[in-house]
Amino acid sequence: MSDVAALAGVDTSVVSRVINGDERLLVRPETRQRVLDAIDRLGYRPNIAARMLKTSRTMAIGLVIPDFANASHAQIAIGAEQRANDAGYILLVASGAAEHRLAQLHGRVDGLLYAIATGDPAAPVQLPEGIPCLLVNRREPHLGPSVIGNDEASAEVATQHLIDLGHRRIAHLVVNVPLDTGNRRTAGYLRAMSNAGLPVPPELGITTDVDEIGGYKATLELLHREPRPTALLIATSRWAMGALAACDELGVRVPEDLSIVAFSDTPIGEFMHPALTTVELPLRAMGVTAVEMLLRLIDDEDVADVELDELPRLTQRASTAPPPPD
Amino acid sequence: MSDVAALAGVDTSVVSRVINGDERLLVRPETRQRVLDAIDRLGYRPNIAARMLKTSRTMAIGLVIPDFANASHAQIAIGAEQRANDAGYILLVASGAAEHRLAQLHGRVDGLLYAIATGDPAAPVQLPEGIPCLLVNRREPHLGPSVIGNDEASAEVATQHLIDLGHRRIAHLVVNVPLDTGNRRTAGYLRAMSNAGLPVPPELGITTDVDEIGGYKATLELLHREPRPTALLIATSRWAMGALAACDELGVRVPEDLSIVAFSDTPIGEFMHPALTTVELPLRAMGVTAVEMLLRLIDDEDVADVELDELPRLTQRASTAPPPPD
DNA sequence: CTGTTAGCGCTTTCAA
DNA sequence: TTGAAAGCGCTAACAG
Repeated sequence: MSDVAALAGVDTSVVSRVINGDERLLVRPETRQRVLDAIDRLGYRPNIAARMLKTSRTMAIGLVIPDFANASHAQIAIGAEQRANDAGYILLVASGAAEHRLAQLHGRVDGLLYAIATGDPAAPVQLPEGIPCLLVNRREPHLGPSVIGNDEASAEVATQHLIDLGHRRIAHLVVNVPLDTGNRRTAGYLRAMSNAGLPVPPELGITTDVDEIGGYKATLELLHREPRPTALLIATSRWAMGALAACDELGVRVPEDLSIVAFSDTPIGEFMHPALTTVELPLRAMGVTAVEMLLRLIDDEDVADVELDELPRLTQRASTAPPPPD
Repeated sequence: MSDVAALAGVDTSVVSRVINGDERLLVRPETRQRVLDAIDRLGYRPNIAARMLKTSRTMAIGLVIPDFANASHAQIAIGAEQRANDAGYILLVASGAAEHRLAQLHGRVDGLLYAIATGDPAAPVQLPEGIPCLLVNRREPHLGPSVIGNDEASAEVATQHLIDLGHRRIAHLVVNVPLDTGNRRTAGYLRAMSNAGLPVPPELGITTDVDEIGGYKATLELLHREPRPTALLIATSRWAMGALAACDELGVRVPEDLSIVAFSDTPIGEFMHPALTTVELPLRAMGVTAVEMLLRLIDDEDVADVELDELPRLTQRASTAPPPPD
């Protein structure tokens, strides 16, 4: 920087002003140009660390996710990235052991988004202090502000769709770790069931791993229960793939023998066989909103918890139909 | 930090030594403990920016990818994250306009991995200077060192499998932007074809978008060509989903009427209907190796371009069979 | 084994 | 409109 200043025949403070977009244009255009030329000639790039140290601002936002291969988090990240970019921030995504990453990001970012498993009381999350944090796609009162989708309403709409088709034994696949998202969906499912006066025997819920095999195994097991459910409410595209594979293996036809509704975290459901009836999840919007809230937090404003209020959109495709006769 | 020093009754430099794991234990255990206690009491956390400024090291590695929703990049990121973590670095993943992100990461990381589209001469990538950069899953001589998988051999193995089954009209789906990865696969495909003395009429290659719809459209078009190919070589899981949907729509049976081999970027192929014959891509290993190479680059060592030499592994499932009689 | 010192590269009052 | 000067919080010689 002093090289630039020397070459332009000015002081470093002037260079700084030029770079930081003169507040109130207090640099003569001619000087300004000279500095710009010098920067260009020297290929000068400001030292971010020094700037961070001086301003105590990083102009970066962190996002901690459990797994890069998770489609939901990818969608959230896409939304967050766009909004952050618009605000002049760079979104830095880190994955791995939540607490460790959160700590490592401290000092490198102005605010932290985290979309991680939080429900496990055996592994409580300790947030770094002195930096705004926002929980995404989860709500845990003790963890501060959060943004979530309308999971409960979505699950209710999906369940209602199956009920409207005449289903009575509707099973619900839930992930096998305590997760707020799953709880809210379960609530919506239960509400629809009880509104319709339908019983929910315990064998209609099942927990399993988050990948295709999880969906496969859970479906296999559900299909062996008596009485067999006639419809499945499924949380992810990967589960749905596993569920369809299980049906295929057992010769269970979808939708003739079994209807399936899935929450849509990727566009893939449309291309499954049969094409999946889905409820869209406002994942990108969640990323956008999360960044907006975090930006406000960074500016020391208060934020209230947000639940996205887009109405759940059900797209009926080929995987749902009236149940088979008993 | 000076608070900690004061509370522990030592100088800040001692605090620094304690924090940075005394080289050669030159702090008395007792003093050390006092400092540790003070740190704990005060909840002190070192200022990363100051440390970066002083040491000109960030202990972070950047990874720039075009899209968080791309499964291949996710796998690469997973491998890279693990290796970076083992080395005491944090992996920071950014997505978006490559050049912009690369520039924004400059100064925040000690080295840069980038796995982006590079083949478009209309938008040449300008790398930031003064920081080690490594191209991942692409090879462009003018862009410096790179790590790639054995795409050519993989494509050859996949094609050979189809040839061995008796196929002669094997079509190849290629992405519609110039991409080195695709070129290398095409080379393997062509080699297998020509080794077998098979012609490759131009109508057996087709380019399209990277998502499911791309695979769907391309397959639809290929299936309308005369003579119709009897086998497809497909680059991604998403394309394969689209291809299967297209076959389904046209009443083309897989594998009786059409065989499909796909490169596997996710485990999903196993759960498709029919289960997909796939060739595994060493994506995680690529991430691991990329970090190892970058670490060497950061230490000012030389690195040579790497092509992963794991032998391509073909997993035969239900989507390939001998071609239908002519 | 511990303290002193200088300075990393920048921004930002304040004075000229 | 520009320059001078201080200092952000830390690390790393070097001296004690």
